[in-house]
Amino acid sequence: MNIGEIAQRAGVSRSTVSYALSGKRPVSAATVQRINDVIAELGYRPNASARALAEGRTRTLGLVVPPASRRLTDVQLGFVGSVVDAAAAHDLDVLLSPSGGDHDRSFERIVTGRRVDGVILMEILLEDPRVERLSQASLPFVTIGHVEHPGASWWVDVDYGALITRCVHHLADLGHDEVVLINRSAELVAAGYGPALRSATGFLEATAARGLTARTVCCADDAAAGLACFEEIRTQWPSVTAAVTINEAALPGVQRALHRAGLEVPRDFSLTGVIAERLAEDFHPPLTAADVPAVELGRLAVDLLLAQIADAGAAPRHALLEPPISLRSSTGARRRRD
Amino acid sequence: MNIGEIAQRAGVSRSTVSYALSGKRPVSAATVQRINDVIAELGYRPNASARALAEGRTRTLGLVVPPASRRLTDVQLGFVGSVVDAAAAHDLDVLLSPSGGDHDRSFERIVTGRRVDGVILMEILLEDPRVERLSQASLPFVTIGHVEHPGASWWVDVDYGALITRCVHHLADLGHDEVVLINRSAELVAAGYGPALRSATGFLEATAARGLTARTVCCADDAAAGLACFEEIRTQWPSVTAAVTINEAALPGVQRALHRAGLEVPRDFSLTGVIAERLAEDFHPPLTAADVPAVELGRLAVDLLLAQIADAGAAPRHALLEPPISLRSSTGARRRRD
DNA sequence: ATCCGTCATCGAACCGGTTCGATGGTGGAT
DNA sequence: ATCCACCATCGAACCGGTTCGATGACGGAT
Repeated sequence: MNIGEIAQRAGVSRSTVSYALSGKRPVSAATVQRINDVIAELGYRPNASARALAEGRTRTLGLVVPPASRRLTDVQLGFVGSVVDAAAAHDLDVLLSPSGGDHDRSFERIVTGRRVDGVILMEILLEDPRVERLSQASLPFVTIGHVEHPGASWWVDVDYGALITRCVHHLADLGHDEVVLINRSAELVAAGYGPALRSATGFLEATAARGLTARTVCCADDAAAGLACFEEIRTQWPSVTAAVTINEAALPGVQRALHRAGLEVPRDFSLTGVIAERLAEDFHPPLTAADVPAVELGRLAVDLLLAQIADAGAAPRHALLEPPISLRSSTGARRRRD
Repeated sequence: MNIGEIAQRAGVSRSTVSYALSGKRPVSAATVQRINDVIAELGYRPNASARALAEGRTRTLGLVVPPASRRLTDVQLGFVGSVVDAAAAHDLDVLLSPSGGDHDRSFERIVTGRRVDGVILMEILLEDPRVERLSQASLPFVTIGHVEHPGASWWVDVDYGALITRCVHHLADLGHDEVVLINRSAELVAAGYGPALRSATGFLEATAARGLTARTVCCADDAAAGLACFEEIRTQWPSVTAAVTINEAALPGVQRALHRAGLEVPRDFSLTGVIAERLAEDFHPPLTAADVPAVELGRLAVDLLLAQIADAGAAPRHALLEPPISLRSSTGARRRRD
């Protein structure tokens, strides 16, 4: 069931079938009709590998994701979903590549095998060897997140520093004067994970600017760690009255710790941060937070990647999103202690 | 940088390079050495499309996932991750295809374009046109979940009916005599989603067998619905003392409703079901539940798919897993009402 | 009647690998 | 010295598309 068979049954040459399908040269209406009839009858679809070989492009995008062992956060899941949807809207397929851990063969296959027309990279570190690798392979790519010195690379990101700053100002306006940042895990910070580091920097600068006492902790990405972490905070710094967090996975544990300590949100304690919208709304009470626009970011990444593929020589572009804080009900004025 | 250039620089023919790389015919050690040197120097990697065209296989598996608009549950996320990891372990890539909604072009591309060597299908309905479509395309495939009459198809699944039955017996043993099943959404049930229907059937049979009063409700997949749903249960059937659920997304809402009603788990109310392990452990208190072995299921699906690809004529195989209930602390003896 | 332009179609080359049958060189057995 | 087997390598065909230059038929202008 290849193009030759279609050509034979329609009584034309292979090239005519090709032109009839692509429309790149005129073909008489009668011939097109005949070819389409044969194709419909035989259920023919061109072989994607052969087409990719001949055209020099695969109509496929690569998406490099963290390995499954480190499980995806809600925000990351949002990226994946929106990238896949945005690609599908352009009739492109998405090839998944887990990178990190012991899966570097997969990344290498993607990069050097000409399997994809471009790559979207997520979970970027400040110094990320994969960015370097893709640059030298001269394969178009866009990162969700950005390295410290992006140079000529294309990226989209959320401005974690600005968002955390905004959260801090919000708390300062409410009268809080000792606040804590519950960051992602110490391993991620040590590895140079951008959002964690930029959040920390933004937090320290903003608290200093407003004259607040700043506390920061790292917390592993699970509920048990969140609980332990919050109890540690209560022990070490009992006068902290508000927390800012970017750690979604720890939230259920934090919530349990608040409950166990008899603290009611927002009456006794305020909680905010940068969180996937769904989680913010599932929280009790719903979290006042900067919602990460994961869907928009994924779509943007695909758009930029396609622009880059279409014009390899174009000047690098990027987008730094800074969504507003959604006021819900997890923050309130600081209660004076008696 | 194609195989011809390597051959030229190494002073051998293209076929010799190919044999040196694949090892399918002996090549002298000296020649292999020379070829490898050139390859290392130029950083050559064979073109995946050309290889796929020549070999007739793509070294890629297709994974058909629900569209992003319907967001993935934790269990589904576990499937995706484990399929990708298992495939990577075999040096295979995974092509993602969102199906359902308006993305059927993507599914058709996967099926007819010879882009993949086989397909893994998740979120199967009892009557699923995609299974039919794949069968007639004679493309190897394995489903996670199974249609009502699997015929000659290969599948892996969790025995929801048996697991729910086990949960009911567990509650009956603890003395509960009026229990409710909190199912997935009414839309999914209406669409013929297997786990929802098999759970309902198992629940009704098991409660009948033990002489319990059975109540069932459908609940949309989010926390707000869970809350509303549980309050409805309390209103309609105030004497219900235990719930069984397969609806992960509704759990936070159920938890909030329990709290709001002043019910303590497990003292005043018992809760169990079939839930992703991580969620069961994040719950407060940790849920006694049958943990869906998502990772094992994903790995098994890949193994079966590879077996099918290797031997197209083999008899269909399947696996129906029935993991044990993990006793945690969300179920307890029914308290007699006074 | 001749020439030219246009339109539809064809044949061949090419993309970059794999694989099969053929070939030349080497060494051991007779 | 001759024959044979074997080992290493080569050349050509093939996978299934796309694309370019060439060709033939046809109609209008001269």
